[in-house]
Amino acid sequence: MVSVSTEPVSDECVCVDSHSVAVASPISEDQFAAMAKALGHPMRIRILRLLAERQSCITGDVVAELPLAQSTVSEHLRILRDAGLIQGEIEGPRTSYCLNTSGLAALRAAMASL
Amino acid sequence: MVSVSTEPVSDECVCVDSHSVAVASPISEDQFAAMAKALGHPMRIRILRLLAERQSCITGDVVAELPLAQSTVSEHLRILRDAGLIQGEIEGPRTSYCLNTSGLAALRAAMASL
DNA sequence: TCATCATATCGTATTTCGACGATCAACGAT
DNA sequence: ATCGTTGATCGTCGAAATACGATATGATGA
Repeated sequence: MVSVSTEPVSDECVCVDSHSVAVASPISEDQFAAMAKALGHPMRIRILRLLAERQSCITGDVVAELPLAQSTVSEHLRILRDAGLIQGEIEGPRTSYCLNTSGLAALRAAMASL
Repeated sequence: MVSVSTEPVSDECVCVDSHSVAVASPISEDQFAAMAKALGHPMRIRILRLLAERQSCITGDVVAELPLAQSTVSEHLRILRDAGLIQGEIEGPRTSYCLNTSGLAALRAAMASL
């Protein structure tokens, strides 16, 4: 259980970068490793950069940009989503993906603690 | 080609954290992925934290801290070194490892660009 | 309703990872 | 010169990752 105190948050890491201002909740070593692992593939880096350039993409947009089969791209998107690096939202017959800014902030905060 | 102007660097990412101030040289997507992949294992995270706490460790110190065989730890250290996240220096019969601050800075810079 | 489009999932083959014990190489001390 | 210590490398095994085509799902439109 995580208790939520009524005091103002004073000891938490506040990350201020060019993209967002976020309070990153600390993550465990295993979560940190899982996120880094998800990041550890060139095609998944490209997917993240693509989502950073455009605000959001549907699966087909990502497939069109990468030299991979549709099923492979779908799997990479699942891995990124499971790791908390992106978010997927079903929009009718499509799925729209965008960066998960809080997940990315948590990862950056963990990186900074090394 | 990246032209190096004579103006003061104004568009480069300068990372200021509690550990260091560094201008990170940009890395390729493949290098980024390789570094993240190396980071993507809980035991390797623990090794990095260990090296962050102490200034440096010899292989045996790391072996003593982890529930792994000596050969396995040596392999993890090799992976981290190949990825540019740590540095190893041979000191007589031992090898002393420490964090590679420029590699870590480059990784943080790449993370920030997402 | 039926066909179509967009995605996710399944089954599978290949490759890579992670772990171990055993061995090899290098250095220091006796 | 030989021995013990330290750590890297080799060989091997099972597990996991990566890729693909084929198929299932589910919403939209004719």
